[in-house]
Amino acid sequence: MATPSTAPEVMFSLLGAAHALEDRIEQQLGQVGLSMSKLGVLTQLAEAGEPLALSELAARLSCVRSNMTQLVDRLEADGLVRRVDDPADRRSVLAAVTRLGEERQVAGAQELAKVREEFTAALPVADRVALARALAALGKA
Amino acid sequence: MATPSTAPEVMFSLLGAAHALEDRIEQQLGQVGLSMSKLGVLTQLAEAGEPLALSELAARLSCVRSNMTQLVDRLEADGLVRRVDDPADRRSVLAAVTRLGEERQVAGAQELAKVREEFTAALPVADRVALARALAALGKA
DNA sequence: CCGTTATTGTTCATATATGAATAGTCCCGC
DNA sequence: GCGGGACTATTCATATATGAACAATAACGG
Repeated sequence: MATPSTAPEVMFSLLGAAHALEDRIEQQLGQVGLSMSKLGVLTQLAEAGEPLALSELAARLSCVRSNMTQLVDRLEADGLVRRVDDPADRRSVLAAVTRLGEERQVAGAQELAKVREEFTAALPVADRVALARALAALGKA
Repeated sequence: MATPSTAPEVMFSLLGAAHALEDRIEQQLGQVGLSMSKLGVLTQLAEAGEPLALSELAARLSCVRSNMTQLVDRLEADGLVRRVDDPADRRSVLAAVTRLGEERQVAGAQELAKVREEFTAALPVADRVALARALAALGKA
């Protein structure tokens, strides 16, 4: 007989593995007072090298705008970001990373790199390649 | 030269694929008025064949008890579950699935099966096996 | 027995996310 | 130029999740 159908198990394994990985990342980022969401915003701002509109941030991070409003509220309360008027469009509000925010972004990226290294270490090269291919196949669906 | 380091991309691909899959499942379950969380509770109760304590449900679904309190609040509001006193332990509160809850659980499981079929269809057998092995390697970490 | 310890569910504060509704602003076609 | 449609951020209601604090109850050791 052929191998038994492992489809449902694999699907749930995928969800479980992702969940565990997310928990691990959140735990590591928690050590520098960040979350994945917050680091995402800071990293976008750092990469852009200039303030970005909340709409733009929401688009880049694939979330709705009302979520970005709240996320920036919290980042502003943390002193990592500042809201700035957009001189070119009075509807728009820009988020500008602060000095502290830049430092925190670097720290967060380092913590994330640690998890990346763990991930790499836990996954033999052959499996990593196979995983990449399988996820690519899924992504095209 | 060797293959470039695909580690970070793979890690984020994993998170992205899981996120997309979750969205797909939520969307499908939404058609019968359920969410993954709600279906999880109903399925545990259906499989147990008897009322379960909220603590027990939280343990089986790997979440904290305060989350289960709220989840059962919503399920009760939906008429899918009833809170019952535990005759053997006055601290404990049992969740009992209702007739409607049983029907909904069956409907939800069917919707989930559809997604499972999509998942299987999108993933060639070789990739599925490779994915299972890679996730197993990760799980042992 | 009785006091300490553990367990149980709930409440509260918080974080993250969505989607609907709203007010302000921009821009295009006429 | 202007009126209607498109876009901006915000607010609100809601869902999901965590963790701390709490009151009630159980269980156990001496």
